Amino acid sequence: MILNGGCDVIIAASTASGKTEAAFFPILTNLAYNSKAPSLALYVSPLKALINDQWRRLDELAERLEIPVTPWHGDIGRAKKSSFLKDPRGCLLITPESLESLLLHHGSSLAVLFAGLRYIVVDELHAFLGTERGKQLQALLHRIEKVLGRRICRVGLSATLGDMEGAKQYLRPETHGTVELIVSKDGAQELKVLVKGMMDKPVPPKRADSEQPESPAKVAIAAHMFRGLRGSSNLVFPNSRQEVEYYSDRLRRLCESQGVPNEFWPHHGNLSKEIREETEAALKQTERPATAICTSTLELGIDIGPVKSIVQIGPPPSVASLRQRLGRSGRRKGEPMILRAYSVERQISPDSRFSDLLREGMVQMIAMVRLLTGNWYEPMSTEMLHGSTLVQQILSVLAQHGGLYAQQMWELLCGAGPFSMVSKNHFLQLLRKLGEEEIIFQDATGLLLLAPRGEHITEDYRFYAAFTSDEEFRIVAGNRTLGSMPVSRPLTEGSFLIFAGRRWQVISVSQTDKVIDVQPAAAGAVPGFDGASGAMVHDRVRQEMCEILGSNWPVPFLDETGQMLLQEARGNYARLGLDDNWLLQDGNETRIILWRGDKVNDTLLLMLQSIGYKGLNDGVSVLISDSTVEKVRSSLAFLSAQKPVDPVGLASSVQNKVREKWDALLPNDLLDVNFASSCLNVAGALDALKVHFTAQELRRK
DNA sequence: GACCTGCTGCGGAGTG
Repeated sequence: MILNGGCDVIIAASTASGKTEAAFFPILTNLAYNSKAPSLALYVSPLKALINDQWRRLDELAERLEIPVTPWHGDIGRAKKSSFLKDPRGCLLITPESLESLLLHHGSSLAVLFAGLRYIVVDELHAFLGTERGKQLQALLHRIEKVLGRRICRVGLSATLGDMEGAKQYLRPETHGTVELIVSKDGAQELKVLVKGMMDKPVPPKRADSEQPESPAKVAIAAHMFRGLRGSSNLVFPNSRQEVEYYSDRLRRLCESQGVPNEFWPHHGNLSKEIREETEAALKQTERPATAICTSTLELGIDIGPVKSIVQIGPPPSVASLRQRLGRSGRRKGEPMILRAYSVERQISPDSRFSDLLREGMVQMIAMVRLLTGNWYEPMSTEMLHGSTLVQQILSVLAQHGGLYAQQMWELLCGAGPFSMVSKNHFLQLLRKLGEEEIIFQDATGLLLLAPRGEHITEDYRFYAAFTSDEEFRIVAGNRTLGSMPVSRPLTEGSFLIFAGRRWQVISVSQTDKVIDVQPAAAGAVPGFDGASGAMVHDRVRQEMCEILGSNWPVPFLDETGQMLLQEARGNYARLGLDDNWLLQDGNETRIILWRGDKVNDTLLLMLQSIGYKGLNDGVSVLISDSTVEKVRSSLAFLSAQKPVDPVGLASSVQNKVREKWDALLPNDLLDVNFASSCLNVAGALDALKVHFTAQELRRK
């Protein structure tokens, strides 16, 4: 299939199971047999580290066939890049951002440069689905084919995730039905799960000073991990960089106080490359056991060798990500995958929160484990418009071609291209807006060109990435860079912090160089990092949670405390009558409990806000202030009886819709369509209301 | 109330 290069293929298999070899044996064979004409294969990866890993492996394979392999990303020197440009053949391993710059700077010679192109391999395909960066890559592949005037065989490599239809749709949008799927039959691997419930104090009263007393549950979790994980290699996922720092520091100090060598290493996106590589090396070597406390940085396919177990503290962001994390354990033949999970729950008190009464975190964890064992994963939305990336691609094709007519550009990017959701009218509005902003202009013949401001934007190296990043301070100890902190989180001279799992005091802060100098210290405080808005829970997860609470199913993978907590949550569910009631009076507020995901909850809240209510999405429930159940019920009945709300109209009532890099350049109408396409689910909200109203009527009869 | 990713061309100094 791959050998003759005739069609598009997705190869789905677990990490390090030889996906790369499965794709590259036939590709290298094809390139070797066609050695007379210069032939080329492109490999695109989301990570520089992965390109370096693959280069080491492929170069060895290809050397005997005399096929050159060229790595190309920001850390690669000029010599390798210019020798590829002189003789463009073999395998080019590249990131989407470097590919963007290649198209932008070598646009006029691209047809010559890629004349021999036969294959495009996209690694870690699932990492691109539903993101701005993924839309950018899709546009780049489309632009390459347009320049060459022929289809190139696309090969997607992915972990065995559930949503293969979404992956096919992404890889070849026009004819996704013809994409071949090769799923490895590893056989069902044994999975061992234990979820431990951990009791914490009740909700702490709000205090003027921000110093919170240490959580007894976290102290207990650290002590339990110290006993259980030492002597083997494991990955611990506590869901935030702040928690990574807390547990790394605590576990390292436990090792020191017991007089044993440290086995616990931190890993997250704000740590320097040097520190991260130290942790990766500790995991890779087999002499001494090592456990990494990490964020999703260790979720993708960087080679770290097999680990014994995965530890999850609190529910994971999604079922798909839990599956990806588990794929790191039990990689040796005959060994099971092991998940140890902790769920921190507060003691119930008179002012306990609704989510504590239902043990939301623990029940969500149980729901996600059940969905995982049922082989369900969140599907990836391919309906998002990604208007920000459309702006980037307009500027990039203008820089690549020098100038284009509006009609040509429409056909290239929208029409049957990657932004087919954008109407001609909206596209013209966008071009006008970019004209008003003096980013582009039209000459006398109607040709569109970059204006000085547009040239300035496309000449800056930050243009190549589809996503933004904050300005940051570098944190330096002596002559060693430990990592970085966002500028919006300033640290003052003399303050203490925990960073890279150790304790430091700030010696000096340089505003001009954006450097913070630190020295070792005995005290320390866990720093806050800037976070975006929280994880979006999917409809299916909330529905599973409702079923768990409303039933008496045994949950065998819970420990004793967990069983007690579950019983308590089921008791509260029954006491509140939640199998019948979906509206609850809570003081002078009303709770709406639809058992749907966050997108539906957010949409419902916006619908109520549009008719004058105030409230917030509280997770399991939507909380409406200054209202009664009767009032909210009749308003919801009104909303669902009406002609269905127009999602774009609903979006127009939202204040802050600028979320991605170039959103601020979208004209209002297009910004509304863009927001509705990625943040709203009106049909889902109306469906949820219908289900609850109908059930209620049936019960009355 | 989360996480992550990536980045050019050119001039000039230094070296063989």
